[in-house]
Amino acid sequence: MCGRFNLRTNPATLVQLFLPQMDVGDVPPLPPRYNIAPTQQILAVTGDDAEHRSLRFFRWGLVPPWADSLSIGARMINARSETVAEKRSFRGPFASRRCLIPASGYYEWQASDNGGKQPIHIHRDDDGLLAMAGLWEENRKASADGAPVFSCTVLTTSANEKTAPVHDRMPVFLEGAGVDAWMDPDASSEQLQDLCRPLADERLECTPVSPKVNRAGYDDPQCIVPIKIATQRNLFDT
DNA sequence: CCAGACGTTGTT
DNA sequence: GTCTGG
DNA sequence: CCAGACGTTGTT
DNA sequence: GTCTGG
Repeated sequence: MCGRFNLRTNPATLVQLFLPQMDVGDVPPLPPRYNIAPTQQILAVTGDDAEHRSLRFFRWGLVPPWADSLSIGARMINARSETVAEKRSFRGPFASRRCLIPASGYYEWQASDNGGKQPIHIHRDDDGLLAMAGLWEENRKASADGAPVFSCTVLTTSANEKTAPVHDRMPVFLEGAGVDAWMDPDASSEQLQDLCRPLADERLECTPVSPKVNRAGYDDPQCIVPIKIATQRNLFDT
């Protein structure tokens, strides 16, 4: 799944990959984020085609139009791609409110024998920018001040060979022609479903990182620094 | 008809 | 809002 | 996803 | 244990 991620890029890269018609100067500065958590405002790319894209903030955790509390969104941070066309809260957004959520990497917590959890940073082998498949929604009942709330969710699919040892689910990542295909308003449900496959095995690397990343408020470069793991074996060997 | 859910993950 | 369960 | 709270009354 | 907040 995807319950925490990072975004370490600059406006030029973002524009080059996902917003070709946008002037780099019109993109706000992008301070690097190392620990992005649910309920926070996250950047997403919307717009039907490459000529009409925009970059907007959404609350992470989809809040359906009927919800009268933002807390509903905390349990809607992901949507299973296999069932997204049928689920009541997701099928509307799936049909007409798809988006791209840029990410440089995401985190999984690998369960260990002793009951502990080791955080793993999963990122491209070249550390390049990724695009997660997302859906967005608008709600006019949930905010305290009555202002409309725009929120989003990240689609998931089965893990690939690289990530399966860590966790059995992963975000849907779009690449190449899949990016425009995902954003095409005329795409059929079947075509969209076809895009929701695990990323090619060779693209991703899994790197153990410090449990400092556990704390959502710890937004620091330390979150992605690789660490050595003291395994059962090397504890006895040394 | 009305009431109640509407979601995913991991764990038991 | 819309669907499922009773 | 993980961390941290989880409650009310009366008094200051 | 379960929910809320980040």
